[in-house]
Amino acid sequence: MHSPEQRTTAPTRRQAPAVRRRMLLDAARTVIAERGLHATTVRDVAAAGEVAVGTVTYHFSGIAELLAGVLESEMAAYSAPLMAAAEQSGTGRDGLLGLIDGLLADGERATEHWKLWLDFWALAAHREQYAGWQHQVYVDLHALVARLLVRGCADGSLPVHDPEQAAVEVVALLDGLVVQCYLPGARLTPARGRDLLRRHLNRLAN
Amino acid sequence: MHSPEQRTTAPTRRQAPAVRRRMLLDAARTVIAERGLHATTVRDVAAAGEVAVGTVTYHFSGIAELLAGVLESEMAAYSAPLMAAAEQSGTGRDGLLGLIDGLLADGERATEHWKLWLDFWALAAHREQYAGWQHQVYVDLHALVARLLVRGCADGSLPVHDPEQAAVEVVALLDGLVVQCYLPGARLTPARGRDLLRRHLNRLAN
Amino acid sequence: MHSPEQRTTAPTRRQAPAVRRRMLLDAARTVIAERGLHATTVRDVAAAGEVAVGTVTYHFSGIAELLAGVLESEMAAYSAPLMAAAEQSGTGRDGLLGLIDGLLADGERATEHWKLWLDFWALAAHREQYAGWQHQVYVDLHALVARLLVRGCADGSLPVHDPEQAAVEVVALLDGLVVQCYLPGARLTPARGRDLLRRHLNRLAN
Amino acid sequence: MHSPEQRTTAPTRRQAPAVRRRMLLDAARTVIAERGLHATTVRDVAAAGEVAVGTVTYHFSGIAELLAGVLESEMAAYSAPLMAAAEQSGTGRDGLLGLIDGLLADGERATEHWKLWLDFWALAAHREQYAGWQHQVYVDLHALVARLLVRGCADGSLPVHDPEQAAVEVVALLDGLVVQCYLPGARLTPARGRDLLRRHLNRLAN
DNA sequence: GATGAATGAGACTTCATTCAT
DNA sequence: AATGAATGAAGTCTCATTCAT
Repeated sequence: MHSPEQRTTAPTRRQAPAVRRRMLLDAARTVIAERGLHATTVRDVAAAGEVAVGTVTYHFSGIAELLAGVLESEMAAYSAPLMAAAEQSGTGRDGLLGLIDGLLADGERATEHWKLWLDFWALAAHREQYAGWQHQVYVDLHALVARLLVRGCADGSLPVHDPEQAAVEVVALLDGLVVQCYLPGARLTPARGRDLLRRHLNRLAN
Repeated sequence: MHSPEQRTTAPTRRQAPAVRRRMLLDAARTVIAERGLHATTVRDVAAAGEVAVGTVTYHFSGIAELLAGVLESEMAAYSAPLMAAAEQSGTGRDGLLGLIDGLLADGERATEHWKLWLDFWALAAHREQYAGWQHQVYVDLHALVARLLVRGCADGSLPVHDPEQAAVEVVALLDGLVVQCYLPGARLTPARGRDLLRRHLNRLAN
Repeated sequence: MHSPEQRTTAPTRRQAPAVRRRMLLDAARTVIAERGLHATTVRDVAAAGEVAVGTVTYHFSGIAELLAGVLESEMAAYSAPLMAAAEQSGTGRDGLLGLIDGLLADGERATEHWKLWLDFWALAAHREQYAGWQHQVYVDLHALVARLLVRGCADGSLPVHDPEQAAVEVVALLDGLVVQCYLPGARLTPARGRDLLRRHLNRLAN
Repeated sequence: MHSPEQRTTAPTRRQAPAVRRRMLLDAARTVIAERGLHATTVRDVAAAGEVAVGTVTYHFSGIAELLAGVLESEMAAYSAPLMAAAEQSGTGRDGLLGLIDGLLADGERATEHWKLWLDFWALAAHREQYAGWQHQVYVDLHALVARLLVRGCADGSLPVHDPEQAAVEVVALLDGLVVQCYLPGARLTPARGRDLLRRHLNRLAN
């Protein structure tokens, strides 16, 4: 016997909009990480968040806003703290190593993050609106790495020859290692990835 | 027991199935590169191929087979020749340089290839069936690069310390540079990417 | 990632799922009786039920569930009460006569029922899943008739020689008369059918 | 790898239209008996007949003519000879017994026949065009049985009271037994069915 | 006579969105 | 704030039919 709605319970406890939004973003994040951006439906999110569909569309203007919100909050929650910490590190080398350790972390959290990011990459490749935003993220990361390298030169912790070019390489290697560490059929552990990146840094700082 | 029907437009010139399949795969490739894998519909492909919707489903069992066919044929058309050429090169160094030049080529063709590949990445991250296939492609590429490095050691053209580890790095750098060279908001020209990779090779072969 | 959309007509009055399901099952029953099981489409049912197509698929997982639901509810509404009444009748003879009168009733209702049943027969002849169910209905009917005959022997109202065999005959005659009473080009009125069956019973109880 | 057509062989041996039609009707009969009237497609028939789809529509104006042709030829091949033989039998009783034995025969052939017939019943219940034809078949059968009974009265082999009414009963019982002998979940062997019908005849001729 | 690629109407199904409750 | 029944556009797929070869 088919039943239109799974939930037959009374309305969920009333929440302040900000709270409910946060809850739904988290629910959506889980669904996206599992099923992918394109396979995520409003109903999936509602089910994961244990609310009715109407509640999702009440708090978000549409699915686009919801998905974008997930991406935005993911960046804020994952990358931003790491970047802030790197910025405030003692030496350029410490900052860079911390950044690497944070980005290539162990655990499910990191895997989900990078799957999300991958979906976003693919989306940005075809949608103007996301491309600009993604570009900005890259520019920021690159600038940070370059800054850390310059600092590493200055404080002697990472005496590289050409910080600007080294930054390009570091970021590229980082992206490439993400693919090999977190995507299905991964051939590298994050630990191995961090190690490789550290060696690369040492090689740069001959 | 279906209702009859009448033709309203003249059918397109008849083609052998193999030919029509090829034409439709090309049409689909164009659509995917432009709109993305998930935004590609049977109708889009039919329009791009200048045939009726029914013609697409006549030649392909469904949209899944069509999309998989595009991926498959893209690999065969883009990567396979490059890999074969690398395999038959004079020295390990030549093979690797040729591979790099081919993969990080200039032109729209390369951009479309990598956009396709990126969509495929994202798909594989969530779909078991594609993940295995993608894994194989990676294993093959890695094995080839490793083989070329070993050969480069043997013939003295690329005397690296640890070919296996170097292969991991080269592939990672390659992937990371692809992101920066071909994806929207590209910050690197392919020429710059090739140059960086060549320098990296030289650095490995100290 | 789907495109938005706008409503063009006002939605039908909201109904509880159980109510709407019932309404749609009734609508579907009408359509099937008229056009046949195989010629019944979701659109037809939606139109008959005065709702949008989406409403049908909202309440039923698909057309298969809808059609099966019609059959199920038809059995529950038509046969079940008759069989229950027969079971509780005073004598075996009364029970059997009541069953006959109910099954070979006058009126459009009975005609629709048997047309539905005929479609179901034909379906069951080719589909495993329905065959088992139909078999059960037959086993139940046969068991009931046999029980009534045994009771008729015991209470003297229907002294038949071999109740088990007589049951087979009664059920067969019933089916055969249904064909002649209700199917197109009917050569018998239900009244005539009932009469024939009653005579047969009398002959059995010589 | 999907292939539009299974057959890749050279064209089938050229056949005279009448021959090819016959071959295709037989092929269609097999398919219908297996899958059912509504689930039978032109492609199925073409495959079963080992010809291309175009060949089917070349010899038949459409699927409707094909299906009708199967029904028609089935009647001619199955019922007609039995009815003719009954007509020419020595006594009324012999004719009727022969008819019963022929219609409730053992073997796959009879099962297929009655499944076909059942599909036809169901179709006729909803389509005017088939209803008339089916009616005729019934009228013919009834007339034959009545004639045999009258003959049986005259020659003393089957002294029934009311031949006309007895004919109705015999035909009804025949139909009802078909259901129980040949349809899925059959509860009776054809032998048992014949036996029951013979007993009924004896009972009529008290 | 035989073929089979091409066609497009129409069926089923999914799903973002609306809005009365 | 929360609900969920209702909607219909749009997608995939099936299949009888046509007709150039």
